Amino acid sequence: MENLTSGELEVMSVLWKHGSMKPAEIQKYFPRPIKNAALRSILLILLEKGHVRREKVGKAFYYTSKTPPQNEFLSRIRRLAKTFFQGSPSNLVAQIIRNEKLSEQDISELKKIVEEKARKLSKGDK
Amino acid sequence: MENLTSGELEVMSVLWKHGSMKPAEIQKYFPRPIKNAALRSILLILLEKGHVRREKVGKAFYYTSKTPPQNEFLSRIRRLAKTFFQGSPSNLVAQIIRNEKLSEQDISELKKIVEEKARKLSKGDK
DNA sequence: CCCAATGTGTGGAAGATTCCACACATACAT
DNA sequence: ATGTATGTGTGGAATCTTCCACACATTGGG
Repeated sequence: MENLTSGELEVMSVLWKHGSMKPAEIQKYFPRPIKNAALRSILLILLEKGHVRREKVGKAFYYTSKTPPQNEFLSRIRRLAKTFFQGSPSNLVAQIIRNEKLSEQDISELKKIVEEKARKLSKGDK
Repeated sequence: MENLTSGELEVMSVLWKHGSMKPAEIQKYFPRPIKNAALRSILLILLEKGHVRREKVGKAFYYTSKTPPQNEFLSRIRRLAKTFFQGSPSNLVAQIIRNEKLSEQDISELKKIVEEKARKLSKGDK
């Protein structure tokens, strides 16, 4: 189960967002124009790689993601952390906070998240 | 000035970390074994794309990054935010904090960063 | 001056990824 | 039952990315 290419990621993110669908439906939600046959090629690769399963309903196959987005997301974040911050996720986060535009609400939510993380750490770790 | 392929990013990150170098030197710091000629091919592409400049010193070209790592880093983060969090960088950050292991020191630094961001926002924005 | 070491330029091979035309299959409304 | 809509399977083509062999150029020490 290697890494997703960019086309594969596009497909997966449609499935993550909209659930099981057949190719023609995925095509509609696809982030850019793509031919049905091209899309199906990618689906077959995802099937081989084990990232999706499919099930026949009527005459069409419905494809479903087998893995949650978190895994892929975190693995990409870790790679970025390694490339840009010697592997430190907290430096990565700090850089984002400093440079991205955040609303007051964003900020107060982040405070809460950090507090909560601190609590978990001081208790049983985990 | 499109996006960096993974090989191109490997080269850029060596230049970001170690500054101007000639191919043979970059090769030494490269994250994996690579033939000199293969490396130089990538350097030429980076040159065309405008990500590096080069300057002859003696008989060798010294290559220098023209763009700071921040740009590339943030653009990748924004792409991930779009793919995984409907574009919200703060949700992206929250997810990382919840899932990655952080030390107490990491956490108190993050608190500081968030506080500072809050101050900047309440003042003149920016 | 000459040679060994170090670099460069070039052209194309190899591999990975994405794309798609076309032939055939199947559901189902008429 | 038959025609039309909709799907699938297949085999390559096209493109992108990475790799590298080889011929030639330049430097500097002996």
